[in-house]
Amino acid sequence: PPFDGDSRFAFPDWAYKPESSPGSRQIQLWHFILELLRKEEYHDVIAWQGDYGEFVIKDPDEVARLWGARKCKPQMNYDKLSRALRYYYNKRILHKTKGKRFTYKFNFNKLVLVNYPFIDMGSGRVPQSAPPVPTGGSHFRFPPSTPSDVLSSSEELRSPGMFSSVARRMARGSVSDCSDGTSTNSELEEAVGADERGVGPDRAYRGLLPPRLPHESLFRIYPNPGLSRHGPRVHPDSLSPFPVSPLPGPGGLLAPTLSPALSMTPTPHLPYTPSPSLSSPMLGSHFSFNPEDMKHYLQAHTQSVYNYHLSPRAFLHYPNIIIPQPHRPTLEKPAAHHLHGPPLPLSHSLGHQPGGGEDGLHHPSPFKFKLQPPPLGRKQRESGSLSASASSSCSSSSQFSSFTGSSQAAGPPKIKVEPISDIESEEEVEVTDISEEDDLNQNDRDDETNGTGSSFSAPPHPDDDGDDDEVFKTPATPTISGGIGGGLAGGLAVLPPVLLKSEPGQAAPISPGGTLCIPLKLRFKRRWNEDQKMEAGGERDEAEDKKVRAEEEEREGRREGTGEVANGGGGAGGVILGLMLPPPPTQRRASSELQRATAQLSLENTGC
DNA sequence: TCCGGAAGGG
DNA sequence: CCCTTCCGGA
Repeated sequence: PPFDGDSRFAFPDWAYKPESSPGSRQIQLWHFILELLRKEEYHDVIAWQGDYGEFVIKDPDEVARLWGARKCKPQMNYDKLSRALRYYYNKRILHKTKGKRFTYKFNFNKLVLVNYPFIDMGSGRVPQSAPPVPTGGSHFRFPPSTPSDVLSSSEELRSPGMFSSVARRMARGSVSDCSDGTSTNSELEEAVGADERGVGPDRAYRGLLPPRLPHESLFRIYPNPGLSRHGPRVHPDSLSPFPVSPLPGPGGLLAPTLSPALSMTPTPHLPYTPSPSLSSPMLGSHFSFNPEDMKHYLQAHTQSVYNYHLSPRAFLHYPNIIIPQPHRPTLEKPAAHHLHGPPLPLSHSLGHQPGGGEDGLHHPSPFKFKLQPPPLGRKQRESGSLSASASSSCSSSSQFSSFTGSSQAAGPPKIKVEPISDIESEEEVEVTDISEEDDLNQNDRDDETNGTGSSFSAPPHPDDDGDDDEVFKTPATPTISGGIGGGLAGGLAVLPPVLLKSEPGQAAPISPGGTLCIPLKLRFKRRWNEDQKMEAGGERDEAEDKKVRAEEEEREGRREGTGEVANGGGGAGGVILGLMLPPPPTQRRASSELQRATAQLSLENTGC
């Protein structure tokens, strides 16, 4: 068993694929890192270590060299590379593991959970794809008769909505500079993971699926949760950045057992950070999810709907799934009223950890807050260093970028921040952000509760591994729906945020499913945030908060007057959204093209 | 070592 | 946007 490299640190394919990033064709560092991490040959250079998602750069110089080679930047060094890594802090893609040299940690919890709440690394024979958020029209089938395989094209993986900025970024990988979309071999899609396990037998399955239910091919539901994981044994040494998912509480109809993975400790000697919604990391880079996870997710989603008046349309049809009533009974109208099944105590969605799941780690939460001095004037450095960057013509073209990058024009920006999110912002969203720290139960700021104009975020889950909270995004594309299955051409047809928000105190629009969308979103959000603050001990990182707020403001300001609509954030935003929705048949070609164009992601620097 | 501002490039 | 380059500071 072994330590067979490749499968050990398998990541979901979407993590490597850049399809959703038409705008940025350049390979991104985190992406590159991920790749190095997955390659056995680089284990002496960089490797997973410690907590999930935590990795150590064993040979900084080498990593830098590789990165430099990849980017055709011969002058690259660890100092520079690390600077780039530090930029990820704000983006929440990474954070530093303090005290450990050259050690960083991916925010996979968030990244994964946000997008694919029930992803499971559990068995190698599962689809790597992420479960998309079931949409109104499609029914969820439990279980599928056949294990479906991966859908490599993330367009198909993208779940409508449920994107946080980070997630978006995360998903927005990039392609190799030097080798890009010229490839026509669609098989290359798996190129990245080519070195790995079987993409399996069931690949063909995809083709059998009715076009209208692309999701199904994405899902692999455990026919028999609990057994499935016993097959492929995992080597103790296995590491995966993905946390396990302890689904608390007695399950619903379909969640009879806890995932065996829960008891697994990939790295016995190392700290283990379990997280809900994710199951056993292991072998494979395949994803799957089981009913428990589904339930978990649905609960969360429900909660979201409940708290933020999201469109519950996604809940319309989930046979056999019991969606627990969300907490906060104070709310008059349960958004989930239309759901089957009796309400279950949502022990984990909100409030505290049930203590049940073995992830009942309750870190004492030694919050550390860094207070930053108010941004004063900026120092002006006038040394005109003319560094001739090593020329390179590696990069490819980006035919998509339609950005009108006019971020900060006139007016002295008060605080300059690496924006965490892009496009749109929620009105005065009270951000609750706590700087990330390992072993903390932190509440992330609700990173962009706005997504592509149609997403909302839900409260974080305290039952998380304490490293991150999840932010579930749900599609709020109410009006379009109806039979929009493939209606949204590539998802480009998006409703402007406006349509998604109802006036306070006003009855919300009725979604196709006949569900009400309650307004007051913000109010509850604030409420939530407050709760979070309380939980966090009332403390929070002011500086961070400020920054975040500044960002929000900035975005706000930017948006104002631009008449920006959903797609206004730039081509990327729109496209991403498009990818998030199951592509209608007619969009397939484009998708696959994009897919092809972005499939290959090699470490090799083919053209410098 | 690590951090993050500033400026610039593509 | 996503770094790359530089750099002062902790």
